[in-house]
Amino acid sequence: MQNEKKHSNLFEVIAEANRRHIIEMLRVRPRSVGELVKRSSLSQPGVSKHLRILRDAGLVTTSRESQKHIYHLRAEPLREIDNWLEPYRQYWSDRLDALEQFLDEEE
Amino acid sequence: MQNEKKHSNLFEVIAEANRRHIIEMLRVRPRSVGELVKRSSLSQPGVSKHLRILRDAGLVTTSRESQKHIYHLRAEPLREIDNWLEPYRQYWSDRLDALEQFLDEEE
DNA sequence: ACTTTATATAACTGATTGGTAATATAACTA
DNA sequence: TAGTTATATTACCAATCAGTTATATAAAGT
Repeated sequence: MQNEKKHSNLFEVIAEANRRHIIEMLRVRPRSVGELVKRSSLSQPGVSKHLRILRDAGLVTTSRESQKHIYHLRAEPLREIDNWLEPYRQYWSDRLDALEQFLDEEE
Repeated sequence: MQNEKKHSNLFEVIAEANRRHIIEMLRVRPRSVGELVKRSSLSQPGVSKHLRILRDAGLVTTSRESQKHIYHLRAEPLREIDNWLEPYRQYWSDRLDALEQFLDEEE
């Protein structure tokens, strides 16, 4: 397969708008591919392709229901993004007073 | 110029590893282009290209110091990413007890 | 067995990306 | 003003991406 080790980092995976949309749809509830296709502007193979990438990234898991493949969200890997944001949060958290911010900048 | 309205969304901007690296370097302190080049594996034009994208995204601002262009981090736009993550945080915040989680969801 | 339904993969394509070398611009310096 | 230093832009290129159509696979229904 030509698509073996692509999209190495999670940031790239969630950079694509249609993939974020899929993630959002799966946040509501698990859904079949058909459902996702109906609610997106993509063709069925287009959706399947994104699902493959999400699956490789560990962001979704699948189960079967007769012929249907049900995709479930697995949000845990998003923690990596959240962790990366950690040091920047102070810049927009207005709850932080000036002294705290000053001390953080001294690090 | 061929690069006018590219990288429309912030997720794409931070998807690139070298750009994240630049952001991290600027978190420590403002730096000149030369400094950033020294600390990266890219050529000077390579760094300048990424800086242009970061500037267009509002993630950096510039000041001058004679010939040097000093780049400053402006983290505020990252808030968009943080906001997007909001609904998913509950999935990995096992350290939070039920009450805290409830309160966070009420915000 | 044949057909339908549901999904995945393959093959292809045009656009975009990130990189570089070469060049332009701009500000100091002698 | 000629040379040096610092940065930005241009022109180009190979690789990757996201999308499509066509095809394969697989389960269910008739």
